Amino acid sequence: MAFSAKTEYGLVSLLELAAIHPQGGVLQVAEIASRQGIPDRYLEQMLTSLRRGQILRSIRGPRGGYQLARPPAEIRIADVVICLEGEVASRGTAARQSPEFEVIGGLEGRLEQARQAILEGTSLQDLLDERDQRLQSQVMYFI
Amino acid sequence: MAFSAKTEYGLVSLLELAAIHPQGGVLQVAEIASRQGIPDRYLEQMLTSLRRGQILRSIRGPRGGYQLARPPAEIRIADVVICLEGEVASRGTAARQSPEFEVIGGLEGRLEQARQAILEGTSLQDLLDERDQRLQSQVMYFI
DNA sequence: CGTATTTCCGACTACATCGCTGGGGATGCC
DNA sequence: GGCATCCCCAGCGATGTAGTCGGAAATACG
Repeated sequence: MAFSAKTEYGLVSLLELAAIHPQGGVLQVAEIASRQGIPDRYLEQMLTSLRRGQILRSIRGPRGGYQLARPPAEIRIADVVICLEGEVASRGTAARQSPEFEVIGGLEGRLEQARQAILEGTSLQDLLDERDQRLQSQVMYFI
Repeated sequence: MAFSAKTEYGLVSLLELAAIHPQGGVLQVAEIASRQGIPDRYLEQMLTSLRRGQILRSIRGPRGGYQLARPPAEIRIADVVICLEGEVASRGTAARQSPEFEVIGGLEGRLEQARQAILEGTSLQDLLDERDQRLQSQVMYFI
């Protein structure tokens, strides 16, 4: 798959939080985990990463949980992915020094750029809209 | 990096072979490996994959080696990558059944599609041209 | 104040994959 | 026959991924 489990789990959690954001909504790890069928002790780590990356805020203690640090429209998926995909450290691994390797490196650059363009052009709000639309047509189908 | 070492090694080998294709050129594993600084016993496996994928032909015995199975313009990079990236089997790993996971799956689909579009729109000839251009400007720089 | 609830932090394990090495066989030119 | 070359597959160490766990810190609530 294109995303690691870490990234997928983080993104669905953000979607859950975005859905209730207008109410300043807060959700707990265990809540999200059980709703989505994710191991909660694992999800914990993703949410911690997102907090460190300023994408979430956390509230400790009873009735605590997580909430978005800013409105969904201002959260770019690119930032979320960077935050979750561990460190991008040494992404540009010293390619071999031959014209052939350089050409391949160029192609890789173009691929990466295309991916980045999509991720930067998509906000959490966009995904939320997509979800709502999907939910809507599910209801239609039901009738 | 966007490509695994396998894929990179395979692609540079194809570039080497493409460069001498007009002469119906044949190169041996050891030859390519030493030119590009790749472990030869490893490269062997990639070239074997490419042969199985009908992208290369092999000639056994002394003075043997590998050659392109068809002209570089007719070799799509997408096919090469599929051939080298192991089996694409179970690429659509059973995503969780929740609207949120489905939305993420949709995004992943768009990413994959963008990547595929580039890879399908690029032929070995395209990369060869790029290499030659790079070589050309290197000479200019030299003067 | 004490306790329960929740996040926080870091270590640990099991498993798969990746990059690479090696042994020995098949093929075919000389 | 002998040597060069491809062919097949087995194994190995390092790394990363997905997940588990123990316990410490914060804090609401009675």
